[in-house]
Amino acid sequence: MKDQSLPDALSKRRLKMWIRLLGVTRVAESHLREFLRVDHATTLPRFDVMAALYRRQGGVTMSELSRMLLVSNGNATTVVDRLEMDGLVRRTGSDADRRTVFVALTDAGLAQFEGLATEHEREVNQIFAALTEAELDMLTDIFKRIGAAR
Amino acid sequence: MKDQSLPDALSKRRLKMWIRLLGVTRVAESHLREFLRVDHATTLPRFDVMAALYRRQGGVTMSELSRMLLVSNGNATTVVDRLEMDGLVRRTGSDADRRTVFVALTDAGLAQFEGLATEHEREVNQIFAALTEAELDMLTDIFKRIGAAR
DNA sequence: GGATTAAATTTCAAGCTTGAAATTGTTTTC
DNA sequence: GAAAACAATTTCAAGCTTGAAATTTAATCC
Repeated sequence: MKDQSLPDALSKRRLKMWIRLLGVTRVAESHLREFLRVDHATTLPRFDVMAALYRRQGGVTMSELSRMLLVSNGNATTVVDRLEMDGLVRRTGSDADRRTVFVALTDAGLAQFEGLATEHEREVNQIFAALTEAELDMLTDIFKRIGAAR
Repeated sequence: MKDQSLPDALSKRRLKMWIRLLGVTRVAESHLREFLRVDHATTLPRFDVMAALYRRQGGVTMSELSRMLLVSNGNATTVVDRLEMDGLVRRTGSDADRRTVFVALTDAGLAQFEGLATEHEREVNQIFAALTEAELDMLTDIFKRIGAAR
């Protein structure tokens, strides 16, 4: 009797893993969204943009920004538009290439983000408090590896 | 000399893990979105709704649906609206409670979903092909555990 | 150096998503 | 059994997101 169930079962197990992964991500995102909205009157996309600009304080181009955040160009444009209107972010044209636009945090943006970042980190820690240190590093390694395998 | 770096480092490691997790999820989602759009002229939210209705073919209420998908009620309403207009999904009022609405796949919806599901599973398998079986089950267990810890 | 190709960004339409308010219906409480 | 509390769904405004088309600028290729 041949065991035809194994290859199929593996495929189903991948699917199950993906559904769980998606679930964990959505619950965590929803928690963070709520935290940002209630405690800081802001949103996750805005936070993501500001975090990217904080990590690269010399400024990034719009293309770099959308690549960092894994969102479309059009999306980056509109979120930056709103942040710019609120004075948290500044656009500067490039001298070398007049198509290019650099984006950076303003002083106000930097100040706001620094307040946010600490608390955001605390929230993330709460969400994933149930993970052991060993699990944590194992997960990071696995995600790093399969993220790179594009 | 006290080692103050450890607790802090743990917090940063949780943050790193979360950022990686988010990255993997976004890449996978983007891959699936592209697959659904190009090969099947549909979207991820539509697929998610149909998948939920496929799993519960007796029909689910709108509230159950939004709980299953971890989306807001309003969101479920509009996605179901569009699927209903396309004849893939049917709404039926409850006799027992006239506030309640049951949603279910139509025959056309069922047929379309069955075609989709196999290929969707194949895509998911491709995306996560780099995971060993051991990793797969470990991840599923961890996600199950921390997902439950709400 | 003029035409084509490519690149960076924005604009646009359509759909997604949220949270709050409104609507409709049920249950509880006095 | 009326009033109040609660529940299921939809509606709504605002913001998010995508992918495609348009715009502007730069690089390449005769």
